[in-house]
Amino acid sequence: MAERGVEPGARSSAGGGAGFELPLLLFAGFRSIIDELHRELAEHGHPDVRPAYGFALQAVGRDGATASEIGRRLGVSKQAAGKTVEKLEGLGYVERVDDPRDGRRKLVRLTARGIDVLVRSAEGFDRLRAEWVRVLGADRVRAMEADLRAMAPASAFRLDAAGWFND
Amino acid sequence: MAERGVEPGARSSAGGGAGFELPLLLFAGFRSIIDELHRELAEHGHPDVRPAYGFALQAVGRDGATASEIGRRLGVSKQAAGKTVEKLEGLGYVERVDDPRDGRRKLVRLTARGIDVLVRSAEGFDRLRAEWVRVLGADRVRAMEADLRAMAPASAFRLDAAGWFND
DNA sequence: TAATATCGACAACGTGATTGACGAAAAGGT
DNA sequence: ACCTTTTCGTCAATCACGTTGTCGATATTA
Repeated sequence: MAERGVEPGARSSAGGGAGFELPLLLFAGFRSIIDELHRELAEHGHPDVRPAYGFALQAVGRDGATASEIGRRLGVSKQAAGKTVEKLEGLGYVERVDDPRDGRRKLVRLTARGIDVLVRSAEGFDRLRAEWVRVLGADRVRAMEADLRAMAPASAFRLDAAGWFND
Repeated sequence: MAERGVEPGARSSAGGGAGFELPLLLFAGFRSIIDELHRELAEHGHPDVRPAYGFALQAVGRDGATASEIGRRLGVSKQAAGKTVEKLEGLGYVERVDDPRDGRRKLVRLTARGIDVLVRSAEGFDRLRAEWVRVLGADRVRAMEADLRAMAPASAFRLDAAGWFND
């Protein structure tokens, strides 16, 4: 068999679609949600948040974390995490404070602005999912989530999306 | 993007899951397919093909294309496309020939090896989709594809995935 | 013929990741 | 206590991959 460009047509029989469409559709769905969320964020005082930053802020978490820990959670080197934290700090989303109990550590903490963007993101994601429910119905959305959970191994269900494409 | 950890609970009312899970699940599904495909390709003589290269090879197509055209299809500059073509040429997946009818153009064409990787990719995608059908049932997979087609705007259904994340 | 547009290449640069090395500080074993 | 190992954050060099701008050569069009 083949696909798009190599053997156009010839497939998509009863099964539904050619195999190559499934990943494209999954990515398009992911991308449409992320794009729309960031469009909303940009309209509400957060024009500089990029997808990768959102993941990083997520990795900081409520209790704060060190750059090394953030790197581990994101699956990148501590150096790369440190640079990202610098940018986030420059944008006012996190602050770094010395850890009084460990002279080596500098704890990265979310600022009020950082919390705000995370709260707005959570609300935005919920709103976007509600839109999917409105169009498709709650059953179909639930079914999709359940099916994806069944097919996606835990190793793929992670926060280290950025930079993965060019591994 | 993101929230998770800032307002745990409080959500996920009747709908099913928290909103932030949907994009993560979509990405995880996409990623699991791409990862598995490239694992298979690596086992069958194509260890150097990376996701971005697959997209580029797809953009070359059966009839070949110029670097500029590939760039347009991929949504990147012609210079970037030219560099990618160089790598693909180094790996033996494409060849460049002068266009006798247009002294400016150099037509990029798939080599036998390039065709092979596309054919194997097509077969791999079909096999992977068949696996989803085996586990979930054909109806659910078809429903998922139809639902994603309904929710993903055409603008998101494109070949320019690489580098999008850090826009 | 002359003006405009396109192709492919080159150079310079930006960004975001990597590895390797380093000093400072903590933790652990003897 | 002391020495060793680990961890943290940072600096430096490098790589991968994209960008813009420029350029000569070639087509296309007015």
